[in-house]
Amino acid sequence: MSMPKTYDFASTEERLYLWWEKNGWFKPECRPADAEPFVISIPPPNVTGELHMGHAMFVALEDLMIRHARMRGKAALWVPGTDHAGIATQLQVEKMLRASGTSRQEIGREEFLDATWEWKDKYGGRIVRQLRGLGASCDWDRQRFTMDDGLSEAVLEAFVRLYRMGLIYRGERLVNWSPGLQTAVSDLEVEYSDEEALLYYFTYPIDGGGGIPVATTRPETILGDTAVAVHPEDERYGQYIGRMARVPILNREIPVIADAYVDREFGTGALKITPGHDHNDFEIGQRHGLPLVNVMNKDATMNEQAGPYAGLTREDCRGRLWADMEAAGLTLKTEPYVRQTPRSQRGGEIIEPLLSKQWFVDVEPMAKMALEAVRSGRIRIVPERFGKVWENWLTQIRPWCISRQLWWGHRIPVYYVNGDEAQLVVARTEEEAYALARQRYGEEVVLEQDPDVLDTWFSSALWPFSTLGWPAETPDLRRYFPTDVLETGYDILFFWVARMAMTSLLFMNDIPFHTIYLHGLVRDEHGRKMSKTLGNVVDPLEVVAEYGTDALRFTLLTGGTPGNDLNLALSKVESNRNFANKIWNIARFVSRSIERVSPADRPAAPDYSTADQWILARLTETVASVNRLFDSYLYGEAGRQINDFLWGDFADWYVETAKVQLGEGGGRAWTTLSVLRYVLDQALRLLHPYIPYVTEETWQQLKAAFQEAGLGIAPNEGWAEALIIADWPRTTALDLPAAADFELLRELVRSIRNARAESGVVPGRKISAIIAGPGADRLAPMKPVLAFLAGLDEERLTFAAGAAAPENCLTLSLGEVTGYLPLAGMVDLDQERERLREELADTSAQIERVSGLLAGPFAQKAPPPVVQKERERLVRLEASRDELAGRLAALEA
RNA sequence: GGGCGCUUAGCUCAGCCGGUUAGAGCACUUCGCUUACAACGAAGGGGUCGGGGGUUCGAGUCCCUCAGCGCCCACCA
Repeated sequence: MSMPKTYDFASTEERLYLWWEKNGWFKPECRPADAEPFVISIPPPNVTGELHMGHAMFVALEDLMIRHARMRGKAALWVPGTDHAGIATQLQVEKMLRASGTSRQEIGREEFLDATWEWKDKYGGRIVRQLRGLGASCDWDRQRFTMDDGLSEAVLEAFVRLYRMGLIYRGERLVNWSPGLQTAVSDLEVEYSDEEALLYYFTYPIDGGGGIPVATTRPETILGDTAVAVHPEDERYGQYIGRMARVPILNREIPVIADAYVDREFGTGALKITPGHDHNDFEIGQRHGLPLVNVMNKDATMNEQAGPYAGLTREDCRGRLWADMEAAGLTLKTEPYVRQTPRSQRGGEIIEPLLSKQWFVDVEPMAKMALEAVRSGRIRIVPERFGKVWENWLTQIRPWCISRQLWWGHRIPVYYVNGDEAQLVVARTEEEAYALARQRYGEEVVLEQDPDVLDTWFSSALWPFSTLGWPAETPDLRRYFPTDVLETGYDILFFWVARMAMTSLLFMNDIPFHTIYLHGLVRDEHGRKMSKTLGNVVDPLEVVAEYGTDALRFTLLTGGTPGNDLNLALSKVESNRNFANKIWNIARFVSRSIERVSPADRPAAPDYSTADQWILARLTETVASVNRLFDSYLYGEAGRQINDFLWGDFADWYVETAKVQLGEGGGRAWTTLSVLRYVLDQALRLLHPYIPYVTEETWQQLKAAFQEAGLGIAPNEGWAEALIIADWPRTTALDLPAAADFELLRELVRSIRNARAESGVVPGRKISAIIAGPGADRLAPMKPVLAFLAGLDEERLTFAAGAAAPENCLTLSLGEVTGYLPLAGMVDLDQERERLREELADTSAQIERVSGLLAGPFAQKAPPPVVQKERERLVRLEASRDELAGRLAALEA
């Protein structure tokens, strides 16, 4: 059994993944039937999407949670799946059709859907393979797709129920229309960007003389104006209220109305009202009973209502109309203006508020429940501050437009009777629809299903329960619902998370998860959003290929804090790749050390050295701290602490010390090896949820090596079959009285190393030392360790509490102990005096500070342990000062 | 117009319940291939924790305020 010098993730990852999966460890059934479940529903990626850092982030976090729960003995279930992503997928397929010289309109609905399913089958597996590559321990047998049979049934069920509850209705409303996609989109799918534009000023002529100046950013909407509004108390225009104005060019007659919505301070203080093309104007129009005039077609060209401008694009119309108005002497001026331009989240084209007939969900009753769930603490949001965002959005929520004029998606289960849209039935299936229709409208009915499909988010809103079988009462639904944690990026809190909470509370009468954990966006090294145009996109697959999955995962998990964006630096990924290698090499050392111990060395009772006690105590502290941090979802900090422990304490100090202890042979060596094994084993367990591959591989190597050796060194529980299902560490109460002495040793070693370096002692040269002071006796048992770590000559290393300083030595004063280093011929006495003076000054300053502290109110008001710590510090400082002063006096004499 | 976040070493970030002259990685300087690891080790330099005020025995950590940067929500033409 030999481990190569460098950890080779490339030959490890896939092998382990397949092995874990083959053994059923990704399934909750690998735990006893009475085990407590722990469930996460995956945020389903777009079925034909490509892996990006956001995916890597959620996989890292959710897999961490799942693996942790699994190791704690829970029936951990991570339900995987993909989303049909209506608009995104349809766009991709349409693009493909265009490339092959056809279009969806040309091939028709049925053939288009066939093509899309084909596309899905062809590319749908890719994202899943990529998720697997990141180590996601999902139960792939339970994988779902938003358009598979079961989930489609759930969608129908949900729609029908909502409709029958009166929460779904159809209405002609001003919706956000995407002219290129030719579909409505929801409010959430519109993004506003500040863009340079012009504000056009012109005069509305009033019948009977005079005029009202108004301003607009979109002159083409003038053609749809149905009123001019002024503030009721505006003296400038009061005379015109109730009179008639004339729409430029069209000469249509419209009223001048008064509405307090108008801001007298802004622009001209008067407002043109276009209820058919502006959301605010729509509301004003409703208040005043104004007619709606729609001047545009679905493709955002002007329609017959635009008179002479019919057929023009909205942009062309704007130019032509303005030119005509200028010619007619109606214009006043234009000025530069920054406009909040509504753009489609998908295509980026300008969204047109357009009058159209759509289906809506009245989400208010559900929103109330979702609000209450968070307010009452039934659902907890991490980080907490997002609770406020939740509150704001849900309290001012508006109806959700759920119909999309697309083909790829769940078709709306509404059937119109005999071509009359006023007569309709809503049913789960066509048969059911016919039955209903016949009942209501007679035997001779012909039904036609609504051509529209549902918003993609409608199906994902049901995800936590639809994936478990709902509406069927399946065993999975009973056992695994509600799920536990919903982990995702804060950017889809409204799109997805809030809607899941709403539908679950309505249909399941329960919360869908008790905790919402939100992570931030992954940005580039300098905090810029990753974008193709900027060319700063970091591809997770490339990172994984170069540094390994573990390195990327650990970077994402420890590089930031919950809910905050993370700037990804490759230099960090590289150091974390090195961390994996460090782990590997520690294990390599421990494995190799086995041959230095024989079963006969086993002591009757364990006798832990100071170093053993120290590392065991540090392990206990680390485990306790990690568990506490995990309880608060502070995975980043926990990961950093494990890293510090393993590298900074275990590798840098204990492993080095172990080299000496192993050399002593006998029971000492045996115990040392058992401590090495135990601590490494526990650390690997703590790290497994973060970096599953290197930990499992290392653990298996260790296990094999120890089993082969038959040393009788093993944890009480024995070895589990695999780390992935091994027990999560628990804190143990051990009596470790000497643990603190090792800290003293570390201090002394560091101090000696420093002195050596500053005096230019060549590394290989062993020097002599005298260790004095009250702590000397406690360090004496560690003589060989001290000698090894500090490069001392063991023959010329002595411990004596009252030892006097020899001639020509350096003095290292630590308070409890003092080290004298007689560096024959190398001590520059002037330099040493200077150094001692500096240290003395520094020490005295500290004494002044601490004694001042202890003399003040601090001693009474601070908690006793804190005061005690300062008292002890003062004692050490004073001892140090006396020592330094003494030495200085001696040298100055 | 509301709300939120960030501002700590040259860079990227930690610092969780306030505890006493601030930590990591990278970069930098010096030294070392010592039989786990040069994807490493040892030593070192580097920060008035954005500004101001307050609470407290004690503040990077809590409160107020100002500034800069970023994000979200919102109906100012």
